[in-house]
This record gives sequence, structure tokens and C-alpha cells, in this order.
Amino acid sequence: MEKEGFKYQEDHLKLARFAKALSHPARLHILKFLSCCDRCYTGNIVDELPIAQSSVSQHLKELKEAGLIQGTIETPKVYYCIDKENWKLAKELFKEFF
Amino acid sequence: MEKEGFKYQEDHLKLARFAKALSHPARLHILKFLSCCDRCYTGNIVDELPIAQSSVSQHLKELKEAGLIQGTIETPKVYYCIDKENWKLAKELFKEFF
DNA sequence: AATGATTATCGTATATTTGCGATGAACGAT
DNA sequence: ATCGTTCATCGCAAATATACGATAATCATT
Repeated sequence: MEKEGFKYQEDHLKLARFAKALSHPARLHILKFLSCCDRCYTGNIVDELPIAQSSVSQHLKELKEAGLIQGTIETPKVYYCIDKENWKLAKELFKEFF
Repeated sequence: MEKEGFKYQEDHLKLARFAKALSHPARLHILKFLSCCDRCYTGNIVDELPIAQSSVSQHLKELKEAGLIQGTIETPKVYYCIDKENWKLAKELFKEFF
């Protein structure tokens, strides 16, 4: 029972957050795309996907908030790339989980 | 552009579905619990989690629909276990992705 | 100062997720 | 036949996710 002070494991909370970021095919596509090309900006990604620019921007935001990507402003463009540190962390958490 | 006939990769659709199943700490907890004990039924899982029985049942349903677990009825209890085949598939898809 | 290019954000609509209590279904035991 | 146990499902509420067009923000260029 003891449901009073229950807390989910920290690892599970982190993993769940990463999993949620990976739970949409558009975001998977973005991540795969970013891991291939080494200098691409939002426009390139928008061209890659069948959804509106504003929707892509939102997916990018989520990936950024999950820590999986980083953005670099070079007005007027914004270049994105994988956040290698957190990418590695996510990889390890998934590996450990399975 | 060519957004007319765009389709997400089949692998990405599958992976996204697995990721969604893993995107809640309660479900991660359930999966970890199931991978340890080899005969546990719903009641055991309910005791493990800080949420109501009906909510646990819903999470179990989602995991079942994602193919990650299997249920065996032994009235009045229902025993759950990992679906090893799909577990392996998910593991490989994640590994391949990272 | 006005324009153009690029991207983020806002407002909105719809769908999905998460959670709960209550109810229902299945079946063994009394 | 009724009761108790176990679990799933229903109905509901609140929160979150997804998508879009329109608008705003930024800054270099004209």
C-alpha cells in the first residue's frame, strides 16, 4: 500500500520524458535528419515534413525542451543540431532499461 | 516540397508507438516490475503504484495494445508478463535509432 | 525608414491522455 | 441463489498534445 510518499524513480522520470519526445514520427524524422546533415536550419526541416512551418517549430521546441537538440541563431536563420550529451544520456537510459 | 504523398517511415511509426507506450513513469514502473517477478497479477501491480486500480488497468491496456505485455486470465485474476518478441523488437528499434 | 527572409509565438480548434469513482462481468465459494 | 474477489469498462473532468493560419519578432539589405 504505502501510497502516501510514493515517488517514481528519477531514472524513470527522465526516461519517460525522453520517450515522450520520441513518441511522434515527425520528431523522429527531425532527429534522424539532424543526425545526418551537420548544418541545417528550420527551413530545411520544414521542407522535410508534411506539416506546416508553425507545427514544425513546435516540434523543434519540444525536442529542445527535452534536451535532445540545440539551436543556434544566425539571423535570420536558426541552425539546429543534436545535443550530443543528452543524446548519449537518452541512449544509455534506454539501453539500461531494456 | 512534395508534401502530397509524404509518408513517415514504417520504422519511425513503430518506434513512435513504442516510445509513446514508454512515455509515462507508471508504465515504465510496470514494465520493470514485470521483468523482475515472473508471476504477478493486476493486484500486485496496483499495490506497486500510487494510482487507482482503474487507472492501472488503463495503463495495462495501453501496454497490451502496444504489444509490450501479455495477459493470461486465471479467474478471478489476470497474470501479466512481458511480450518477449515485441520487447526484443522495441529494443532493436531503439538501438538502431540511437 | 521600408522591405524581405526566416522563425517563433499566439489564438484557436480538435483529439488524446490521464485520472477517478462507480458500475459491470466473470466465476469460485458459501 | 447470493456473496466475495478480481479486473475491465464506462462516464466524466481536467490537462496535454497536435495542427493550422495569422501575427510578431529579428535583423540584414536596400
